[in-house]
Amino acid sequence: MSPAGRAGRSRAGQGKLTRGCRRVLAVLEQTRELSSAQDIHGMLRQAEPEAPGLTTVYRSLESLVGMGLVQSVDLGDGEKRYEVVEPGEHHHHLICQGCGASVHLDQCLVEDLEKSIKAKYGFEISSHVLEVFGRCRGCLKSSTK
Amino acid sequence: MSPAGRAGRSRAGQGKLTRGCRRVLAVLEQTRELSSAQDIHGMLRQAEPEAPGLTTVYRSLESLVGMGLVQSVDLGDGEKRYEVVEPGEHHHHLICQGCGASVHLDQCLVEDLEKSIKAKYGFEISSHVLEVFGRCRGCLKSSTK
DNA sequence: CTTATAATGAAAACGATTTCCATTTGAATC
DNA sequence: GATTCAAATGGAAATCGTTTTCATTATAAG
Repeated sequence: MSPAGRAGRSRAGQGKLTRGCRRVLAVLEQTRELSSAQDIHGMLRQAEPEAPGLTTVYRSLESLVGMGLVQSVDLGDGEKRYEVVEPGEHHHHLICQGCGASVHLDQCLVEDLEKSIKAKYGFEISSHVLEVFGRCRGCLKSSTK
Repeated sequence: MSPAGRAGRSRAGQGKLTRGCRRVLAVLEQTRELSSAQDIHGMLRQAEPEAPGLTTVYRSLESLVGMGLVQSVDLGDGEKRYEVVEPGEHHHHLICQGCGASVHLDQCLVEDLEKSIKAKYGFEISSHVLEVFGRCRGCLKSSTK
């Protein structure tokens, strides 16, 4: 029911993490890539058959997102991805349709506009989704070659 | 597999529309609101039991999006919405989490940046997704009151 | 009219995510 | 250490929007 999840200034990480949360966070910190819940579960189980179940992974991700330690990214293919972020921060991506690589945008286009949107539309922003698709430098080169 | 769908400059509408496409388009043009495939199907069937089936609605939407007559909008709740657009155009929304209303943004923040992103990251944009969530003027008032 | 092709429909299949519910874990207390 | 209760966990079943499958009709040529 919650529309989406991406925005700044949350109450960042504190409180103790459950076992599941710690395991999930560990995977995301190592990987440093956009990973789906099932990816994460797979990696955990591969390393150890007794690792947290899929349900726990989903629940852990939900908590971590709520705590602002992880952000979820919707690439529009029906499978959400997750990645660690600076507590309470967020960022957007340039996603290459050639190789799948994703580059972080170093600034948020939307935050800059919060005030002007409030002034113009009377609309108060609480979150937003922004992802950009295209071709990265490398893939542009190889297709020209 | 296709990441998402939102971007400008497509080859706009030509070619003849199938029966299904015409019916779907008619609904969207009357409604002028974000509607899901199932919404559209429901409205069609309500008006006429012999109306196109759900499968055809999905296929028609796919075609219409491809032709640039309709854009799909992902609100992150697992159900895509659709709306008519100026052929080949697109736009983004401010979506109120209070009343569900959506306001069109009158300009695309991302297009303006295509050149600078190309210059800075070497990344060539082909499409993007941008939706903003929050509270509209009306809902802000009533919650203060 | 005959024929090849695209469009359509209903039902089954899919697949990520949720929900159920019984079991285990952990911390607080006795 | 034993007891207790709530939170965490796991596996299987259920959800649900969307896709596939496949057999049936329009549609357009020839």
